[in-house]
Amino acid sequence: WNVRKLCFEFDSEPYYQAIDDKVKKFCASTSVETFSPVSHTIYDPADIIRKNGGKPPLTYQSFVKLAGEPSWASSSVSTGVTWLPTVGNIGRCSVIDVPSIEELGYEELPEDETTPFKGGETEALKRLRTSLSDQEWVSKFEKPKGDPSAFLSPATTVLSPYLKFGCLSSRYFYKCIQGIQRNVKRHTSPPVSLLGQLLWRDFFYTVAFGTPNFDRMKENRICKQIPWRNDDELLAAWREARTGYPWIDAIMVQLRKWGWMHHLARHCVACFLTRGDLFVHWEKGRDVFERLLIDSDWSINNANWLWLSCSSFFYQYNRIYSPISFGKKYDPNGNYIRHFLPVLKGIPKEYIYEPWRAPMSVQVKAKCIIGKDYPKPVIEHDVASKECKQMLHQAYELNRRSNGIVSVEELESLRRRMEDEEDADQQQCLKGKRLK
DNA sequence: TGGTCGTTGGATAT
DNA sequence: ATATCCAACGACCA
Repeated sequence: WNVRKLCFEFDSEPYYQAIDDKVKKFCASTSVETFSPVSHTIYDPADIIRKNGGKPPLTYQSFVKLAGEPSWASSSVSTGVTWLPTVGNIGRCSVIDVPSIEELGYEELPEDETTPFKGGETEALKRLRTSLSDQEWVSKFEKPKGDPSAFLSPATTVLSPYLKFGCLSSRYFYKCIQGIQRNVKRHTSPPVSLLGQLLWRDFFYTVAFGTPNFDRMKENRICKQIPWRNDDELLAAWREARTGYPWIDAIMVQLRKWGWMHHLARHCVACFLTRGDLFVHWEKGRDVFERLLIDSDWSINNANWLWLSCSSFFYQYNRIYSPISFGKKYDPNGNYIRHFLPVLKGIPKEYIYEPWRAPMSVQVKAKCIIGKDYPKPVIEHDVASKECKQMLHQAYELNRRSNGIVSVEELESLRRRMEDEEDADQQQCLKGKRLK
């Protein structure tokens, strides 16, 4: 084909950086010109890092300050949609359609409920129009006020999968929001506004790009070293939606069936798996999300797991989401739980968030026996969360003492000490029961 | 070096 | 609905 120039979008993820590097080197050796501009994000991550003296900013506010208005935001760049030129002469090759699931080697699974979100650019633009048609909704948007239990009509735009796959340009999205904000008298501001959400995306892309080993705890300079518990049983219970906490399990079922949950719902299950209750390594939860989310994005997924596990960005480990009361605030009747966990449908609202407290007569009437039809809680939240706080306290102390550089030995020794304490507590508990 | 502040906790008091 | 406490962290900035 006599290729003389190769154009591809800049990708900040380490996996693609390595591939793109090889491609660029090969092209250089064969005198093929390469053009790889930044266009997936609003800003150039390298540019922000340069402005900050070589290190990525670690707080949202400092990022926003460094970032400023995007260079193209005030220009009259069209917000129209453009198309790629049609395919020219490609000789004997042909352009084929998107392969089907069967052609990719998978079977179509007989699911009772699948994701309501369809892929593609046409769908993305339709969704964007629908979300932005309500100017008042856009200008009053405050992310933390959204309802995580809303599923018939989600509290957010659900544009994340389209942004991730490039069905929707973040810059086009930015321009559209900017247009609305100029049209109205008052509007919310970052970090809570709709525009602020796009800046969060760029913030996390920047930190992820500028931090070696961003996707793991070891050798990650911004990640607290914490002796997470190795417990595959607890991990499996969480992953398979059988923790015994309906709010947590319903969210995990939504993840499995829809590949999408509200941001705050993700917070609840991530906190529960890591620093809040189970004390399982955030990398394990990250892997599950990466596999099951339709919007899983390397930079953003890892950043949020670092955040929720109090390993980086956020350190107030005393603030733990209650697997009982948090969901109840939004959905006292438990409609969300009843939808995703139909086995609990007959449980009255008084017990829907804590079915193990329901008297046997109530369980029988609801045709749902706890321990048989739906599991008993894998841990007791009040006890587990207190232990987690204590363990985080000790781990933080170790990180402070070692100036952030914790050796494998030190971490292992703390892990042993914690396990010993746990065993001692259990002995104490058994003794108490015997005395009774 | 010390003060400020951080998108989204929970329980309790008013 | 709003304030206060709980117990307390660290990045940033003056």
